[in-house]
Amino acid sequence: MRTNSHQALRLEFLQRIQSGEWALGSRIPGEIQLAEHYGCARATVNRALRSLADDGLLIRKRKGGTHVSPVPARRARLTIPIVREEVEAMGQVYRHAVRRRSTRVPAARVRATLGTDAGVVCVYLETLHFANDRPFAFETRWINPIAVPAIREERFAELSANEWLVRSVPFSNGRLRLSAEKATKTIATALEISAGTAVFQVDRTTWDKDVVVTTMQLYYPPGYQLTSQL
Amino acid sequence: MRTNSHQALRLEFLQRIQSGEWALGSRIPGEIQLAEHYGCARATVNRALRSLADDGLLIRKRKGGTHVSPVPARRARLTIPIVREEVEAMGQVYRHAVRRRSTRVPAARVRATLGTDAGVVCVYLETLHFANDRPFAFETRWINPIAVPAIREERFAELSANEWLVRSVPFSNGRLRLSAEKATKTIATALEISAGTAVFQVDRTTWDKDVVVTTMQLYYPPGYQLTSQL
DNA sequence: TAGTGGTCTAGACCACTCA
DNA sequence: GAGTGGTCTAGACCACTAT
Repeated sequence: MRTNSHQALRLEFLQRIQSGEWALGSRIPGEIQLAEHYGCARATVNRALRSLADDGLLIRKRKGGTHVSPVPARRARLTIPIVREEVEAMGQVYRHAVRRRSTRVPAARVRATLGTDAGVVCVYLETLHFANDRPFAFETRWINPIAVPAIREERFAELSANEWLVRSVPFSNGRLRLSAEKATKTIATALEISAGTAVFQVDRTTWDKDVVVTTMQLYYPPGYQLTSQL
Repeated sequence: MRTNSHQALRLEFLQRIQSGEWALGSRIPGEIQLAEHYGCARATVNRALRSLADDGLLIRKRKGGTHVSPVPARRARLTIPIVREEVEAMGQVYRHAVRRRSTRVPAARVRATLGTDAGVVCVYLETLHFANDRPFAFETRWINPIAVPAIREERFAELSANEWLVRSVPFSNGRLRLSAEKATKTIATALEISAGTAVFQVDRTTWDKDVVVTTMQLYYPPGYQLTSQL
């Protein structure tokens, strides 16, 4: 047999796993053997196997060899939603409005997230995103002025705060948290639903090195779902 | 300058993006130039750039060159939870109980998902997962007997249905959907919360080629959140 | 200590796509 | 048509770790 592309090899190996020919937890042949068997370079086999390991299907260890993951704890790729694109992808018209903008010292709970002191005045924003003029998602956001000095001049007319930050502020890492929450009065009013309804929350906090740049929450009304292929 | 590992190069390029030296949307030097600049092989540069493109930070086109993504629609890796591991990772004791098992023709809505006819009897399971003897997640599941003939003999004593399927049934692809739902009476009772509470739903459907193997819903009580690093 | 994966190199050809 | 990324090869050395 001759199969020389890393994609074809990946598929080949995937089928061996899925068919059970390579049983869960079992050790599979080494790269050199596979390369000989398929008549291709070791690097090609390596790339195919690495790809499967990235997806959690294989576990690779030096000297230990490559094993099929005993529990295929697969990893999914989740594309982090950018509201505007979500709306436009549905073929609807995107629009957003800043409903509230204030500069004040946040509550202790938020300060803990931002890592700011009790004396530091931060920027708070509430933005409502529309699809075809109907509320689509509600965004709340705190911005740390220490990390983003330019924030004071911005008025967020053109871009949503989300996009403005993403475009303007460097950040080194972030955390994404997904959960189900009860709609508070503020959220419910904005989304035109009743308080207490189940809303889908996307919580995103980003750091620039060790400083929190911003923490944002997106609330989606019932019916919204985040989808991913496996 | 000499930087010859793909990881070091990735970091180097990442910093150029994050610092704004490579502006959003702008075109960056070609692989050959970069390889010369850093004194390494083109393949190494290629690997670093491909890695960043995988994360949605770069957009690469033949002849068009490599551009920094204008909107860093980053992609997150989400590890699909396996309840037992989630519980054990928290240092708690895992246990589960099948609360209901029946074989019947599902409602039209479920039939649409499973792709079975009105005459086909399927297996339905309700499983409650515990952490330290407290309800942790509630699982409902339909299994297509056409795809999984062995299901008739199984009793799911040792493993949860989830794990049993994952270990026993080959599947080629799947779909994951995350959403916030109101707890139905059944869910509320199982999780010992009040009906109507916001629960986090993980809906997973898997196919073996074109046949739906199983469709499963996991419901988590308030407080649960799925986390991912960016 | 030896086996296995991790990685780098230098060179080559190909495929896509922009001008 | 030509430039750029996509990929493959053959060979080499290294790093981790199981035995």
